[in-house]
Amino acid sequence: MSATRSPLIGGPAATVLAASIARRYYLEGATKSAIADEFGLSRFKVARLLEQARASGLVRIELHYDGDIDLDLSTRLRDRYGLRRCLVSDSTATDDVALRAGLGRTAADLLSEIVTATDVVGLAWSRTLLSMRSALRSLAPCTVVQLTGALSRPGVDESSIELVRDVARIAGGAGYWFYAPMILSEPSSVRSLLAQSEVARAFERFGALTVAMLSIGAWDPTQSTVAAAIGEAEYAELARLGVCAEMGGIQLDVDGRPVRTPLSERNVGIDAERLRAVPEIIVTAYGRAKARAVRAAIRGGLVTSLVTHASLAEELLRIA
Amino acid sequence: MSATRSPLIGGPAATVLAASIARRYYLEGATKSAIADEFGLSRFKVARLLEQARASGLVRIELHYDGDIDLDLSTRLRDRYGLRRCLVSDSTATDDVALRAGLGRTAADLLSEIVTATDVVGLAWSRTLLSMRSALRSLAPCTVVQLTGALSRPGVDESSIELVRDVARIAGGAGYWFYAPMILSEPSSVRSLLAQSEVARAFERFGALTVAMLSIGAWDPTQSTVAAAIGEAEYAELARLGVCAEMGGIQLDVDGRPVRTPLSERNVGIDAERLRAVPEIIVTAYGRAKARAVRAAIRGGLVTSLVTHASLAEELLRIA
DNA sequence: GGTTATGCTGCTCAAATGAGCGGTCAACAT
DNA sequence: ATGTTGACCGCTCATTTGAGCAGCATAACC
Repeated sequence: MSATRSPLIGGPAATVLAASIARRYYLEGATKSAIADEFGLSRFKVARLLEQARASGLVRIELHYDGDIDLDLSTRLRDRYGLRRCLVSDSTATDDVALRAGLGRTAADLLSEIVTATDVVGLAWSRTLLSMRSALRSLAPCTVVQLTGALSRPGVDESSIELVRDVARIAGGAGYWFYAPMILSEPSSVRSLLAQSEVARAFERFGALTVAMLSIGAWDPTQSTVAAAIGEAEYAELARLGVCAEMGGIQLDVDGRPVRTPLSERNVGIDAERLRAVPEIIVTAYGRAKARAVRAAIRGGLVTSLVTHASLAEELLRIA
Repeated sequence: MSATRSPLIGGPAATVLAASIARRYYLEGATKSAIADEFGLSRFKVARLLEQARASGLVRIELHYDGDIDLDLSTRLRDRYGLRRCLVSDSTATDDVALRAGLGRTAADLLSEIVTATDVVGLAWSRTLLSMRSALRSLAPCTVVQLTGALSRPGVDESSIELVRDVARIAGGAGYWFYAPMILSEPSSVRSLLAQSEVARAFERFGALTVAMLSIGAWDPTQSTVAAAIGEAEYAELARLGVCAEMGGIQLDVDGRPVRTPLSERNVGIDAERLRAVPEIIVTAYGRAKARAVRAAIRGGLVTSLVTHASLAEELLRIA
């Protein structure tokens, strides 16, 4: 009963006829009416033969793409989470450096693609964005703004602090950057830092941002760069308060709501409210373990476009 | 400058968008308008993206067929020679028995496909048609008529004479057959044979034929079954008169015109005029060497459908 | 032998589609 | 500044296409 895949439709002559018509229609772009005239058939007959040709598998339409993006995962993830855009690298690398390099390249391509000269682009500090900078070849002459202080650790290249300056140079537009750590020891230090002209000039631009680019971290002491900066005790305390994810110095609970903590007072960077107001928020994340953190950020409305890799994407679909 | 095969159209985001749209359109059958609404685009934009997707190779449409018919050769040969139908078996067999078996199967499928109960089917004598009979599984209850006498040789199965009777049995329709050789030694013998009721009853049907099935032979003493029947001397004499092909006892020159010869008077079978009047003339031929003979028969209007194999088809295209 | 299914064919009409046109915007050269 | 150019976008209108329907033939079944 079920004709699963029987290429021979009715007989050899019918098959040859169907193939000829399919060639004229699909490959040579002839209209059905023209084909009907050529073969002495009604255009309805032609339409039916074409339907049969597709149903029988004689005409095969497939999406073929051999870049480094998994189109299927990208689409499914985008639709499942209601994102505007989603780019899933099909990298199977397991080491963080290679993953960051892949995501950085994809993020760079995305930025080049969507940014115009009228955009104001904000960049948080993250090692993935440092990879992005390395892969960035050209960018419309937009304005580039630093969103957060830096989280340097011993062993990280000193020049990494130059992220915003370098991107602004590549773009050929104005850049607003400053030299400051992301986390200070005292709230008062933050206040005095914000009084500095360099920092203040950057912060003043936050309201004008049209694109923001950040990375997501899980609130997991073995994974986080932040944990190293604040110490395990405070880190664990925040986890008890429900912190699940971290993004540009903002702590989020499992539903993406920003968690106000003592740490918030010592953080140098954009706040959740002003970030959420940015029309296009591009977020990178890698590592299957960050799935819940990413889901939290999306729930909180802090992600419009996601750049990630296959295994994390699959985990996100699993827990969606 | 020349983007030969760059799947990445404008950037990763554009590629994902194009892929999503292509999937909705080509794979899920959504209309362009519906897609435009879903993605917040105009339907023109959708149309352009789909065009780009096809041009860039992201959407690939191919005709895939894994039967034993070469669809491409079939179509090209049909179009080049203006045939109604053409079936080219992709058999690469070199021995005649295997070639005949393949063509016989294809011819049987074709006959089953196109014959209805109202048809009157004429069958000439040929070893390919004997293979056809062996492969024939079912046939509408048509009338079957013998078109020619038989050309038996020592070593050929005696039961081969039963061709028309067997096909009529498979069809479950009326059959008009007779036992007679194709070539007699004297014209007078032909006249007395035609007076026989069995033979006369078959010949009376020739005007009602709707389908005729024959095979083509080259006029080449090393190839022809006829040569064995009439002797090399007369055979060579006819070659000097311009005979190039043979088909159901009819000799044709290089342009397919019937050549009247002394042999014509001694031949038992349908004549060229009445054969040409048959609306559907299915012809089988195998062996690259018969290309010119086949071309002659087509030129003479004595072929509406051709059943052959790849190497002969290629040769026919070469000399077309 | 009549009568009901069944399938195939081509028609109508509304929806979908493609070609071409003018409008808008940005970049660039006067 | 200002005109020019080119690219992009969405509209209109003629054409193409698809869904459903009636006619007709054949097949199947009392």
